Amino acid sequence: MSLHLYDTATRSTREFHPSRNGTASIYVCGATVQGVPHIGHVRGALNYDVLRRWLAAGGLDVLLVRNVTDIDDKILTKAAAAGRPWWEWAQTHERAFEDAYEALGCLPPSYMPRATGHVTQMIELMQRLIDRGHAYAAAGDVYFSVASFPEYGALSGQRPDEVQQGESAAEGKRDSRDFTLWKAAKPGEPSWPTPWGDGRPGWHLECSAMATTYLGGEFDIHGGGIDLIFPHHENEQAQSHAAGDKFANYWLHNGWVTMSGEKMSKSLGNVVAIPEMLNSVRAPELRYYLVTPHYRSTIEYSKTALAEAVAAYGRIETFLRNVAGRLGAVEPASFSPEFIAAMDDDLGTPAAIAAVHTAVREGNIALASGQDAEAIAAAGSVRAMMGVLGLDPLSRLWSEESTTDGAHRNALASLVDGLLEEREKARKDKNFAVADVVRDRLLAAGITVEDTPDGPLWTLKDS
RNA sequence: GGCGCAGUGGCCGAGUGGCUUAGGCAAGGGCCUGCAAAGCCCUGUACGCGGGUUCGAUUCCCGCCUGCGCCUCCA
Repeated sequence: MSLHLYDTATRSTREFHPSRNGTASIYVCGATVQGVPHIGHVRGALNYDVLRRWLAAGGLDVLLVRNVTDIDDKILTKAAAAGRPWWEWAQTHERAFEDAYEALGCLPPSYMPRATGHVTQMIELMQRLIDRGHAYAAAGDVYFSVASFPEYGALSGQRPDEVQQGESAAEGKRDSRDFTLWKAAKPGEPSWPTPWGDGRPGWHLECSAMATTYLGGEFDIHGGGIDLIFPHHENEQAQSHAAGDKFANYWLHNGWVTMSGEKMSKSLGNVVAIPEMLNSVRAPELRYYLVTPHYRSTIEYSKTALAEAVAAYGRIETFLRNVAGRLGAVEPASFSPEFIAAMDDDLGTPAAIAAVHTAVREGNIALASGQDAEAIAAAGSVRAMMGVLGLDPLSRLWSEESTTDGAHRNALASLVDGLLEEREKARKDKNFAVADVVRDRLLAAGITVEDTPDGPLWTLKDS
């Protein structure tokens, strides 16, 4: 079986064929950088990070573009309310998003274009649309003419005539269904010159312009949150198709993180921001929680569910540490057939993680029965599979060596090893009271000791 | 009004027309251990409600109830 993906445009699962051999091109709608990232924002980024890792594991050279919307109404109003320049407001929050993505182990995109840097390309695109009769300028605004494009509604399944009208009527707008490509300048707001007057980009236009600038008129996958299907992605596709571009071949949409049954949003006050979350859970544990359910299903955030994810991740981590501690370094090896089948089936991470747990159990059995080669093989497989999910506990990203200073660690190791030698002597002499005092002391210092057939194994709890 | 998603065992969360009915967490029992820890084994029999199709439905169809999302900015 090869990779199949659920495509929103056709409402079906389709086999993935890249448009260019050996390459996969992905455009993901990134954040409008107007506030602090919460776990919902990060879930989307994580889903596409897993997608790109799986494509790369399949031997494809992945080109991933994730944009930054750094100009829009909310950025302007929030910055004004805070008494800060809009560009500083945008940049500050762009950094907050990048920090959150990085903290959770998202590989950096190939490129992160900003809307404000692509006005030239937007003007070009608008000109093409006007030339083809699909757009018109009116009083400094530029509109897309929905009536000129019968395909409109194909992506989302919406019927244009039945859609409730959100955008207010404006001077010169020919049809209430038409949407804004470009907004005329208002006093005090930033603007850029165009043949139709000064103004600033509309949200939909910028993504079409940036996607095709970096990925070409045809590319493989366009992703984003489920809320973007309409109108954002419908409008993007309309603009680009009307302009003559093939645009995206597959449309992927990730589900929500809800809280108290409702979508997480600032106005509802049910937001869990990433920086605060990472005070109580380690990053890979949070990542496990967000990446393990299927990307299209809703995650109802709860502390108990998060705690279960922490325990499940811990089981895998403990297994790998036990193997590494007793049998030596383990390198990532091959995927199990179940894992491959699961991932190929529309990124079935739930079944994929079940395959990981199966390998963990088999590895634990091998470890307990002294079948070292089998244990190492299982551990290598677990590392490889967890790596695809961005969760390999022994990777540089998540291993404790990366977070604990080397010299300190060496000093600690020599002290602990000394104490454990004493303890082993006491145990041989059946002096268990002394042995237990040593173990209790270490535990009080955050060090857990386990006795194994290969001698004691200790771990420092690093959170 | 239009378009769409969901309701699974104590909890999270997959999935399927029947067969071995995922996986994890929690619980109980057992094994292992000096005691632990970690681990292994066993136990639990679920699919919102009402109809229909079928030899057989949690899975397909119809209706209903409940919750949620999009149609204005939104991951």
